[in-house]
Amino acid sequence: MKTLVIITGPTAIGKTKAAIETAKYFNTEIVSADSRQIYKELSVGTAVPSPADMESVRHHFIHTHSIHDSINASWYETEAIELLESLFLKYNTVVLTGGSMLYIDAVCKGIDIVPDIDPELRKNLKVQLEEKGLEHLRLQLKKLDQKYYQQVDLKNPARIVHALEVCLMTGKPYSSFRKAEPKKRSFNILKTALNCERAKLHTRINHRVDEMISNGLEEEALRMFPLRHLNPLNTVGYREFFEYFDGKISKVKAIELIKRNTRRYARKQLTWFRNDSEYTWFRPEEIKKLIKFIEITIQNQ
RNA sequence: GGUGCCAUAGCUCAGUUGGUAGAGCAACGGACUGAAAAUCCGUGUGUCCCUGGUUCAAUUCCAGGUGGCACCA
Repeated sequence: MKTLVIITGPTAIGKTKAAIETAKYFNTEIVSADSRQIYKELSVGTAVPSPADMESVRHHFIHTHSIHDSINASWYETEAIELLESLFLKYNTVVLTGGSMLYIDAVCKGIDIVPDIDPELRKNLKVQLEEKGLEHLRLQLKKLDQKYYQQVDLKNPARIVHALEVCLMTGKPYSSFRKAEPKKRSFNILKTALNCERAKLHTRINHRVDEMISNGLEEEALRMFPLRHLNPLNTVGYREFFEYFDGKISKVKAIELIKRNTRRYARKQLTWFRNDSEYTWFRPEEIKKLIKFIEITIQNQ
């Protein structure tokens, strides 16, 4: 039986190392579920696996696309499933690692299909949001999709805008596309995650950010500065430097904010993963125990 | 050694004419279906330094202690 082993956890916990050792043990390859490491233009700020790491085990979806490509969770689902189908022709076990919660869910459960959104429409709604306010969009949504209107977070512009996009694009309510039925996969899924005490995690995060700074994050961010409007650059580590380049904050402040925002990101990840009872948790130094657990679980399937 | 000032949340500080307290930052919890490292919602977490005194009641007033800072020797 084919098994997809998921190794996730908060940022900076040590997923890369655990995934590489696991993949080596099972003599297989790694599929990345990281919404930022996929971009070839980003390296320092996303802490991509090192060249040595990349050489020791074959990785997928690392530096394979450009920040100019339009990539999202649904696209990732399609691509990842296609890749996994082909990998499972060669391997019984494949490792999926990364911290992008929605991307992992896209592979495990799938995302309901909605039509592609015309970029002009998206832009238009963005302008409406800025000029006429959220309430204006909310009223439109109320008319077009009563059902979703009642369940959506009415204070969240991203949700309102997306629902409206779909309604206007298709002429059908957004809720009619939301099946929320997990898709069947042709492989088993084994979910594992790493975590440690919060104070330790914060120390790891702070160290990692300091490392990024000495590895040239500022220079990388400066190269990206002209492209700041692209969604992939709305990312911790870059946007704080953009503020610094704008003269809005000091460099010291920018670095402080990168640390804080990374901590908050880690917390958000933990909230998401904790909520999924299918995860079995390990400490970052328990890689051997993790591998043993995977081996035994696969045997018993 | 002497004198003065200070001691309240993780940090910086406010406050209580005596009725056990609140801001900013940090932190913490939650939502999440095509932007997800995105977007949004929520929450004070406290031996008010210690001991004794006055008082119905002390974080607040008084005394002593401890620690910190400043100045004088």
